[in-house]
Amino acid sequence: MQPCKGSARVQSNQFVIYIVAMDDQTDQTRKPRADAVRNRERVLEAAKLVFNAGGPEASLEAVAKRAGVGIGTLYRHFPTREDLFEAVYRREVEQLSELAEQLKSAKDPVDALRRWLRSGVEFVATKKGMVATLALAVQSGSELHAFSFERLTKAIGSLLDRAITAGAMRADISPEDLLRAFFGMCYMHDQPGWQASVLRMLDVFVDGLRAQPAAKTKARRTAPAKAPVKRKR
Amino acid sequence: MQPCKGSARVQSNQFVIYIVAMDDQTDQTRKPRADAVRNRERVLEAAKLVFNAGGPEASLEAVAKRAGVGIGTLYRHFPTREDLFEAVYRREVEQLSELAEQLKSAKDPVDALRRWLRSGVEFVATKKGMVATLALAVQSGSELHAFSFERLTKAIGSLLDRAITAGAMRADISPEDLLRAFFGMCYMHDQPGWQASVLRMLDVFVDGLRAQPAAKTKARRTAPAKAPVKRKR
DNA sequence: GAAGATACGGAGGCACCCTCCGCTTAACAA
DNA sequence: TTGTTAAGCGGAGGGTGCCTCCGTATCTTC
Repeated sequence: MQPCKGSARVQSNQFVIYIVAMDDQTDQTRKPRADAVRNRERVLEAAKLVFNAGGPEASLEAVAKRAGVGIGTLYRHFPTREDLFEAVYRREVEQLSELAEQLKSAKDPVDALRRWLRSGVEFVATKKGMVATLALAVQSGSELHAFSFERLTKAIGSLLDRAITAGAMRADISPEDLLRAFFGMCYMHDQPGWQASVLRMLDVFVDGLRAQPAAKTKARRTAPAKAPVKRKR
Repeated sequence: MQPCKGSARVQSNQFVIYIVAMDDQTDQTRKPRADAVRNRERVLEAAKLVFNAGGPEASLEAVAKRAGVGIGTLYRHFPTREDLFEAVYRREVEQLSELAEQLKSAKDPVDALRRWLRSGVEFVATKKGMVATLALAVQSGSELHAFSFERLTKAIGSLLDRAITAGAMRADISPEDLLRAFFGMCYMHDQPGWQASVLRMLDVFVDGLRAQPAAKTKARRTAPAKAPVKRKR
């Protein structure tokens, strides 16, 4: 919303403001314009429709048109495509986050993780634009798009930690790693059978995450480096 | 190159019989123009540079400019961006394919698969545009871009089959599944530590692929559904 | 009701995609 | 060599999308 772009917002405090400058006073008290609030909501609504249907590449001008606002208005409220994604899918990210919270009470911690991942697949299946949020959370690094990244990392991290402390899962995988792998698998949606394929692959993956029973730990985890990899090329 | 596109061309001639015969004859013998051959090569060379550096999104007009040809010439030789990718990375795909062949003589079939996947990561790391080839092979379905898809599927399939028949790997995963998962993981490159992350995840994944020792086989592998061979396509 | 802050919209500049077509040029035959 | 002609060339041009900028309209406040 950013009602007052300048002024590093000192927050509702009359005294300091008065002292510092007149300018701040108006910034503090003036409430956001009604049309601005309305338009922002319209754009969000339109973006949800357009992104869910058309995926992350959808035209922003189409969004603006659908919302019945000018392209300039869209850009004022959401300066980048990413901002818009984050706003549109914030709720979904929160839902995933809450789901992780709930799953922490499940008996089997490994299965809890698996179920969380499966839910993630469903989200992506329903909302084609969701994958862009994942992409941004994962690809843009933690600084930008902090919200989604943090929430998702935390969600996956809590499930991971629980499984690790229970001794059910190997300890050398970070939540970020897992998030990236998950996102990567979801990314190749769009072919016919993608959903089933991803679910199969996730099962394989979760199986791989289980703590090795030491019986068949053969050559793995002896050397974290990559000794036997390349060969000439 | 398509040297004789038409040939339904009735044109210039007096007898019907003449048409067919003459037509075929000239089509057969006329050799491709030297400038066409030269330009095609130039475009390929430029595309390799541009794609390796700029990734799959790079501008085709930049490629044309770098090659010193008009944009029309580029499009004539490679009607779609995908065609260009395939031509540029054909050799790389072949190399990966051959590597799979070599790895079939390794002792441990599971490890062979792992090594192949790791080599794939290296290819992607070196050539940023390579990921586009993977994307096309995986995403566009088997009909188009048949070359890369077939080669890669075959390569991964042969390694997979060997491991499965050796009883070292679960049998309910298809080469296509695996290829997609692999590509997906590679797709999220571009952050700092992506390569290490992907290698870790691939290890996890391959571990998950190992045949379950029946001790902890919980709900998995209820329906193998597909013979150990590749099936379909 | 007036003033001033705030938001609106869309024109316009840029980049890229891809097609189309008049001109050029290489291959071949005579 | 020269003429013929298909094949190839290049780039203008039309389309789409991104994003910015600024004159105008509207809202809030007094």
